[in-house]
Amino acid sequence: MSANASERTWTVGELADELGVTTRTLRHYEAEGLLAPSRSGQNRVYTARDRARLRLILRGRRFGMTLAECREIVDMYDGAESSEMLQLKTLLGRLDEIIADLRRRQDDLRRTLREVQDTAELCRRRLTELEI
Amino acid sequence: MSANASERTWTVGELADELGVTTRTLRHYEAEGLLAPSRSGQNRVYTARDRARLRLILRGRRFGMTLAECREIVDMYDGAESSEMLQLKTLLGRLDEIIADLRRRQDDLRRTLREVQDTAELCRRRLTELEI
DNA sequence: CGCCTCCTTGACGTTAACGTCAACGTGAAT
DNA sequence: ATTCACGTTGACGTTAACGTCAAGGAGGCG
Repeated sequence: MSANASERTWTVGELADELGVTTRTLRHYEAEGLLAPSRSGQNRVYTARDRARLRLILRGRRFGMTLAECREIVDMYDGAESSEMLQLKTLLGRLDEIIADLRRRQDDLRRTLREVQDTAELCRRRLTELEI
Repeated sequence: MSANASERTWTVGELADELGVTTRTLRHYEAEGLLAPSRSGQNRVYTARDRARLRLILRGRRFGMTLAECREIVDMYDGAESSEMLQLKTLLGRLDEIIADLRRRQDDLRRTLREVQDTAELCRRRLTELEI
C-alpha cells in the first residue's frame, strides 16, 4: 500500500507531550486495549494512525465518555470496512444506539450552556443597573 | 412571597425514584454541598427548588461535568441576583470561563457525533453494495 | 568509564462518585 | 404487639482513571 515518505513516528514521551497527557496515560490506554503501538525492541513506537486514535479518545474523554465507550467507538471506525453482512448489521445497530446517546448528551450540554449564558446575561444587566 | 398552593414536597425515596438515582446519591450530593434539603424532624424534605437543582446537577453529570463543577454552576445561579458590584464582576468572569469551557466540550461532542454518523453511513453504503 | 536521558515493567497509592452493608428509629397496618 | 416500609447515620468497599514510586535496561557523549 505504501513505502511512503510520511512515515513519521513518535515515542511515548513525544506523543504524550504533544497531546498534553502523561506517558502513564498512554500505557494505561494500551493496557485497556485502546492503543496497540508497535515496538522497536522494547520501546513503543506510535504511528500517525495511533496518534489519530489517541486524539479521538482524548476528545471523547473531554465530554464525559468513559474509556470503555471510547474503545468501542474507535474499534468501530476500523470494523466499518468489514465485508460481512451480519457484522455490518450488528455494528450499524450499535452505532445508531451510540448516536442516540450522543444526541442526548448534546442536548444536555446545550441546555446547560444556555442557562449559564442566561445567568451571565443576568449578571451583566444587574451590573449596568448598578453602574448608572 | 408565597403562602401558595404549589408547595409539593418529596421524600428522598420519592425524589430518587422520580429522577432515576438512588437515595445514596442524594445523601452524597448533600454531603458534598450540592443539595441542602430542609428537615421534618430527622427526615429530609425536598422542595421543588431542591428538585430543580438536582435535575440541573444530573444533567451536567450526563455530559461529563464533575460534582464540583456542577456545584459551582448551581451556586452561581443563586449568586447572580446579588447586589454587590465586586461579587457580580468576579462571578461574571468565572461564568465566561465556564461558557468557554462548555463550548469546547460542545465542539468535541459535535465532532465525535459527526464521525460516528459518518461511520454509520459507511456501514449503510457497504451494506447496500452487498445486498445487490 | 561514568553519567544522563529516556525508555521499560511492576506494583502500590489516590481521587471521585457512589455502592453496600449494619444498626437503629418511627409511623402505619395487621 | 409485631411486622413492614421507609427513614436515619456511620463506616467500609468498589470502580475508573490514572498518579507515583522503584528498579532496571539501552543509547549517546564528554
